[in-house]
Amino acid sequence: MDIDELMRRLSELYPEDYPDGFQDPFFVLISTVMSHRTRDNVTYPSAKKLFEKFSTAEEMAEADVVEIEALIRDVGFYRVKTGRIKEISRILLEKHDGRVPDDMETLLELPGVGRKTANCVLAHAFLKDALAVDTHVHRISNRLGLVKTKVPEKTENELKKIFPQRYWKHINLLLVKLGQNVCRPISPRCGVCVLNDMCPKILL
DNA sequence: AAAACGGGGGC
DNA sequence: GCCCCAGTTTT
Repeated sequence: MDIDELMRRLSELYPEDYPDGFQDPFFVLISTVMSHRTRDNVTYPSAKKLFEKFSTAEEMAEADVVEIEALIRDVGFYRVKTGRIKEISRILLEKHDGRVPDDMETLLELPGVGRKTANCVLAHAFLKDALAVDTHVHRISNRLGLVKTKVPEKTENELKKIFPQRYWKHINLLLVKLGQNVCRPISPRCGVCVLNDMCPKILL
């Protein structure tokens, strides 16, 4: 498998860098928590709407729960997520001077933040060499024959052996886009996939 | 290891 | 109308 060629094709297909707002670690953190089990095209507009009203941990901690719930009602689990957003904001203010932590261990202490979310924050907000494995990354890696495990943490380590370190932070966003539009969970559109000729199409 | 949380979008 | 989906926490 020619990894450089694979990344070249995906970068050419999805050339845009991080979405607007991703220069703010707090936006990356909250929008990623909102994204759990929810499609990107629903999550992102909802997160932007939320941040038009409340854009800092302090404003979010002060905000009325009902008002936040109303703003993010489009995403799934919105009541649970509102509680997490409030609690995360409170903890950031109380323990971290209102800032988003930039290390895995501290991020994992926040409610609603697991390894995938923490890696997204490290990669997208702090531009660290983190590799976030979600269902898209996992599924596509399996179809490409790059990994053969169901354990996300194993997938992360396997991919880190295969991909040069400079690519790690870009893998999640690129494969999520491919996973939504082309390499879908059910009935993937292999005919229009830029990776078609290098894909063994395992476990379609 | 499996259930629970939940509303939008594709078909 | 039915079924699936950018995970994490709890049982």
